[in-house]
Amino acid sequence: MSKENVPVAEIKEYLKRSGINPSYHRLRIFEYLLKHRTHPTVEMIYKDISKEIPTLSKTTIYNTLNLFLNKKIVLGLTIEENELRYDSDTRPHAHFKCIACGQVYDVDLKSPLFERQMIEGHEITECHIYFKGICRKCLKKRKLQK
Amino acid sequence: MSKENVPVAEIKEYLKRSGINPSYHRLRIFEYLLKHRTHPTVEMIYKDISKEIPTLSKTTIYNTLNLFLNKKIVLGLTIEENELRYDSDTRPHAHFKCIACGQVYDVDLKSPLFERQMIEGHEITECHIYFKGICRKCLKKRKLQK
DNA sequence: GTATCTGCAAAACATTTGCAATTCT
DNA sequence: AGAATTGCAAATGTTTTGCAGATAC
Repeated sequence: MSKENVPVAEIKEYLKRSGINPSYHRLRIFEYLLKHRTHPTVEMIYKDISKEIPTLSKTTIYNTLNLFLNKKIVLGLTIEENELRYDSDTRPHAHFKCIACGQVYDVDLKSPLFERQMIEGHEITECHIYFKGICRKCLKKRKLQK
Repeated sequence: MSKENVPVAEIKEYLKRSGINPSYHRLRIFEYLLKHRTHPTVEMIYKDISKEIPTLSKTTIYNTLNLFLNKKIVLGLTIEENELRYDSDTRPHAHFKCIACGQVYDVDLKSPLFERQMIEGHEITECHIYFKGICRKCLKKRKLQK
C-alpha cells in the first residue's frame, strides 16, 4: 500500500486480506506507516503513537512490525547498521539516506535491476538499491549559509 | 585493495599511504580481510585470528575496523540487520546474500547507478546495491536432492 | 618518556523471549 | 471459557566507552 490518506475501513480490509487480524494497535501502527513516509524506526513510532495511546508498549510495536514483515506488507530497510527502518510501500523503489540530517527518502527509480531474475548463477528474490549523500534540503541550507 | 595474495610489505605501505600506522594487529586484520573475501563479521574475524593471536581482543578488532572505515579503506555492508560485515574491496560492486546459507557474494555489476552524481536533487556520495535470493551452490544442492 | 595502541569490564543500545495479565468473541 | 493480543521484565547480542596497562619510537 502506498497512498497517504487511506480510510481506516480500507486499511482494515487490507490487513484482513493479508491474513492479519486488524486489532486496534495493529491498525494504528499500519496507519502511522502510511501517513509518515519517513521510514521510521521503532523508536520514532513508539515516541509518536504513545502520545495518543500511553499504554502502548515497544514490545507490541516490535511484535506488530515483525508480523507485518512476515506477511510481507512492509519492507525492512537496513540502510544503516543498528537501526531497522520500515516502509509500507512494497513496490520496487530505491532509498536515499542523507548523511547530514539522517532522513531516508524514497527514490522513484526505474532500473532493470529490479526485474532481474538471475545474476552470476544466483536466483534473485529481492533487490535493494541504497544511496547515501546530502539531500536536497541540506544542500539548500548549506548554500544559504555561504 | 582487491587482490587475494598481497605481500605483507605492500599491505604495510598501503596502510601508511592511507594514514594508518601499520601496527601488527592492524596488519593482521587487514590481511585477513584481503584473504577472506566472505565479508566477515567481527565475530568471524575474532574467532579465526584469535587462534593464532590468543591475546587479541574484540575491542581491538572493533577499534581497528572503525579506523579502517574512517580512513575509507574498507566498506561496511549492512545487508542484514544485526550484523555489520566488512569488505576490503572499495571499488563499486554489488552484493548478493543467499537466504539459504547466509553467504554474501561479490557481484561484479557494471551499472550506471554507480556513476550517478545526483538523484531527485540529492547529491550522491555512495551507492549500494544488494540482492537476496538463493545462491548458485544452494540451487545445485536442491536440484541434486530431487 | 611521551604518544599511541591495546584490552578488560562496564555501559549503551536494539531486539527477542518467557510468561502473566488483559481483551475479544 | 478459550484464543488471541498485549506488555512487563529479563535475556541476548552487538557495538561503544572509560580507563588502565602495555608497547613503540
